[in-house]
Amino acid sequence: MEEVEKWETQFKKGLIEALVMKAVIHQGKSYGYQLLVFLTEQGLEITEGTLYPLLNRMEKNGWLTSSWDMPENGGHPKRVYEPSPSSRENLKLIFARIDHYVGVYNNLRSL
Amino acid sequence: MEEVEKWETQFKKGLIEALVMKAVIHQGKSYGYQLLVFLTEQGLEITEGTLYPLLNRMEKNGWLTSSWDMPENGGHPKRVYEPSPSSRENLKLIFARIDHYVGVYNNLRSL
DNA sequence: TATTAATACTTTGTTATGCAAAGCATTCCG
DNA sequence: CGGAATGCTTTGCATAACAAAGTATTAATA
Repeated sequence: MEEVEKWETQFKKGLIEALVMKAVIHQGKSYGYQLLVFLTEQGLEITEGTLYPLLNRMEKNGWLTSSWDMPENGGHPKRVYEPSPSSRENLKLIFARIDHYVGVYNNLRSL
Repeated sequence: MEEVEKWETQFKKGLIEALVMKAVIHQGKSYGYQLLVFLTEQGLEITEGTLYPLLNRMEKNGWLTSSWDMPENGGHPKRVYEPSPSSRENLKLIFARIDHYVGVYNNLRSL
């Protein structure tokens, strides 16, 4: 099963994943806590227990790459994520699918 | 945990549930196969293995009531579903939450 | 200087979903 | 007759959201 198909199978439990991916692309290099704050500001309620395991999965699945950022002048080590080369193209496909579902939703809603 | 809250927890894997609920309300008395055809026409790809267990769960959780329709002049017995008294009000709340998520999505999408 | 809040990440266990796959039974149509 | 369409059920798999608890460090504040 191909990546995007696999994603779509899980979409109904995976809206969040697309939003996180977009946030990383938007913000460039990002780390977990920063994304947590950003996404919360955007109105998405998301907890640590959801986000951190999700970021790990997304790296495992090839959506993100990560490295450790060790600040020299003090500060907490941060795990920094970046979008993988293929992720931008994949996100476009995924957004098209979400748009499809939103379209179905709007049609049904207005019946 | 209250019904709508519980729903919202599961929303990201539960968009379909709201669409099915709306379909039943829209069509009045409905049975599984009919809903399957209707929702497919509306652009929602949904399979038997998803819909039938879902309808059972929705009845168990108080969203729907069901009865068996035994056609007199031949025909297959059909399990007929109807919206429960509280379901219309609940669906309004749920649609409000979906609209919220769609809003977050649209905001992020356009960044 | 204690103490608290904020920053930053991990792991475990619970509950639940979407769906492939297989099965069973009836009716309609060529 | 035989296959397609109608109509519902059940099992098993992969996976997600999140509560809860834990671990550390740094900044603020009393």
